[in-house]
Amino acid sequence: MAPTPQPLTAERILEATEEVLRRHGPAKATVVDVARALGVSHGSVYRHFRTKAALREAVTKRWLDRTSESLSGIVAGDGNGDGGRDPETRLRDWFSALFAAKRRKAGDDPELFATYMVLTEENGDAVGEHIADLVGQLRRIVQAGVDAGAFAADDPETTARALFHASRRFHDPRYAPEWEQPGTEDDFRAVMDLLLRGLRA
Amino acid sequence: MAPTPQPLTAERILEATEEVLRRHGPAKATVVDVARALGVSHGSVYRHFRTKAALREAVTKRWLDRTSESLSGIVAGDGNGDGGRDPETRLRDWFSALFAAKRRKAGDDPELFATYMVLTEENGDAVGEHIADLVGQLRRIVQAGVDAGAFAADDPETTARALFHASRRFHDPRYAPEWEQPGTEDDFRAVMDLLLRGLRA
DNA sequence: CAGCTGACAGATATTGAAATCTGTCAGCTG
DNA sequence: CAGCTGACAGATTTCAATATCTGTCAGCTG
Repeated sequence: MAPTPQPLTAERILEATEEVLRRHGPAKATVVDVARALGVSHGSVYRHFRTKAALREAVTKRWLDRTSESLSGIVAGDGNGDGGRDPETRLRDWFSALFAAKRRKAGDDPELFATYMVLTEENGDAVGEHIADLVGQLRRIVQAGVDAGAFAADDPETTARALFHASRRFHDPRYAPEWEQPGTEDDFRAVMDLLLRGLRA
Repeated sequence: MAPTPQPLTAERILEATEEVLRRHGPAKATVVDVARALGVSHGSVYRHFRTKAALREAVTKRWLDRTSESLSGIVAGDGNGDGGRDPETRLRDWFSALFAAKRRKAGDDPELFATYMVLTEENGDAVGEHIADLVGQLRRIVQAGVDAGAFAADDPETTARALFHASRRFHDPRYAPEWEQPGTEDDFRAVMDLLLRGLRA
């Protein structure tokens, strides 16, 4: 709204880009739109991001990182020795939080969710990093469970990857249309039960 | 090639449609093309299929049914009392066969596979029936395992659904690009191990 | 003189007129 | 007369002209 007297930073450009994407959608959001929203010429945007693709990738990374961070709280006191909740509950909570967060985003603002689907499809690398991040969180939960004698897992990394893949139906955005169908909650619980049963020592 | 003197049947139209889809792809395959391939006017095609969408749906169903049939052999002597292989091997074989079949189709003829991906996306109902069919096959294997005392499952239907969902990464065509990446084989084995461990009595 | 502007060339997207396709049906044909 | 044809209206797609956008850079400005 105001003529933005602050210095032009990468951060401010990213915020404006998110806003433009929200307003116009991924197909019609242009670098000129972003510059106009900031009250600068589009040449200035190119001073901070080499290409439009790089700008969109940065927006994608930011968004995926926010998701990772919101989950890291559940991985919690890993290695701090306080024990906390039992490993099984922790793992179940982590997946429930992931599923709930994704489902809420898809349900609350379908258009914005669709926009981010397009962004993730064109930025496979950023998604790969995000998945590696999530699998890392899972690995730490599994490792803690093995250490506590609650889980049996020869190789926590492999097990973490297996858990991630086996639950994709409930967090991969491509299944979003199916998340609202009746029975989804039951399906989720059934998969979790089966996986946790396979994990028990 | 030849002027096809045989009577015009739904079956012959479906075969010609598959051929036209193979040649022109899903975007450019027209009803006029199908009629031309058969040496008839396009009005005759509409005598057997009410709309173009109905014709494409029938082609989709045929294709999905062929996949189901190729797996039904593995469900095999369910209930015939001969025992056969142990339930765990049977289940593993079934999933291996499903994964191998999908991966072969995607790898051997990527264009045709992409064509059928488009068809399945526009025919959600047919896909739903196909999934129900596959889950039914799984349920029978699980039930046989429970009867033999090898598997623990309160509700074989629920368990079958869970097994299906947990393995989607390895048969849902949307993941096809990832099937050729290194480590996929290991990921598949890890998921299967975890699921079978969770299933054991 | 660091940071920004705006004109520019080539690439990409939009638009509207023309071509093709879908679905119908009255009538032809064997 | 059962089954097929082909002309037709409205819907959809194609294509080429036009407009917009991306990315660069010489020069302006505070």
